[in-house]
Amino acid sequence: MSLTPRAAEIAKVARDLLETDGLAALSMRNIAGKLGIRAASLYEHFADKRAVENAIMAAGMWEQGDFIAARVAAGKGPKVFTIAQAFRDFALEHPELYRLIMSRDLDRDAPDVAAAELYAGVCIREEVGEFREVSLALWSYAHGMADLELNHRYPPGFDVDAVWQTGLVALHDRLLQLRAGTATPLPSKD
Amino acid sequence: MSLTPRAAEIAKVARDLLETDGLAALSMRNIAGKLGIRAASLYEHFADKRAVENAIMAAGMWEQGDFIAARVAAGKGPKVFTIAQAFRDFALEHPELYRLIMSRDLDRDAPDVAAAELYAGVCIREEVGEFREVSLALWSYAHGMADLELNHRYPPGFDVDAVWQTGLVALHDRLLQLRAGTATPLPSKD
DNA sequence: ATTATCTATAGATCTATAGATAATGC
DNA sequence: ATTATCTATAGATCTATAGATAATGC
Repeated sequence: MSLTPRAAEIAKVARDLLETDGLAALSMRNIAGKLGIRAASLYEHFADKRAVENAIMAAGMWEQGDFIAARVAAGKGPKVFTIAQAFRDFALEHPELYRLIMSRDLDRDAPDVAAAELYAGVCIREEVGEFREVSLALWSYAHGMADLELNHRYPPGFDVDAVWQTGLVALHDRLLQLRAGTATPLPSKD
Repeated sequence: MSLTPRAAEIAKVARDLLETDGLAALSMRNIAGKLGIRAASLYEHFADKRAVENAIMAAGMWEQGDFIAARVAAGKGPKVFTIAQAFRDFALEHPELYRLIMSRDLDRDAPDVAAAELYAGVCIREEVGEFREVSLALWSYAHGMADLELNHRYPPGFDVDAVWQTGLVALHDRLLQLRAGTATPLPSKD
């Protein structure tokens, strides 16, 4: 954070621009245009374009975390499913924002980005922290599904939800097995 | 394909440029520069930049399919693991190419792109065609892992392979259950 | 006649800096 | 004195087209 109010306002407008017109439209000129000022004026508030992107990313990750946490607080059913479903819904509701925060390297030298990553990670993975590999596998799976869906990579007319459920159940079963201590080892033959 | 030899040569140089210098460097000017000609000359061979990208994508998907098929032909152990491992290895060996072919919308109006997508899909998913949701869930999982890994999103120093194995085993177990007809239903409580 | 290239150029777009100016807040 | 803006501009970069020219293949 540590953004001035004006900088936060600029970041919000920039984020709207991203969501409306896509990443390619996210230029200093377009951001300034939406604010009714000149692009040069933005440099009073941000060192460079990457700083604006970092502000959007950090805010986006906090929002993602909050979104998931709210669903968990309200949710019924297995927490793992609630988190995964919320993660996917967030991606589908904010496709451009999701891509910005998930499909690039993070600038971890920016403290607000590093903090937001940490927060979102806790919201997404708190439940299965006991078996961290399962937690990260679930995260990976949810991201893969969301990303392929956003890029329209599933066969047209295909029941994507059936795939989604299949993977979730598989990973959830594994979690239950690990908790119960009855996990099967890696088989060596099919 | 239906590319002239010269067009294929250009596409190859463009693909090298992509892999070496990244997507941002993939401009008509840079492609021409590597060939020792002017950017304008490229338009004799390709209608526009998207056509060059399509050529790279189509060739990349064929190569991905061949890579996986070769591993399957040589492989021991469960075919599902062999395919998944080959998929991930291809991504890690060709990060920029992988992103180009996986992290964008496909131009399915281009016949060579549509054909390459079909071929790669068969190579990646032939084994579990009987349970297509499992097949697509595995693909989604492998893509999610590869994408997050390429974007350095896992905790530093973390054992990514342990995560990888966990998800694979979970999905493989599910496949075995479905084959045996002993699959557990979706649980309603954790 | 066709092919592959060239030069020249249109018509854009970008990020970022320098220095001026007006308004605000002590 | 500081803040937020402005104008003007540097210094790039891009895709794509028009029309000329040289070389190749019948």
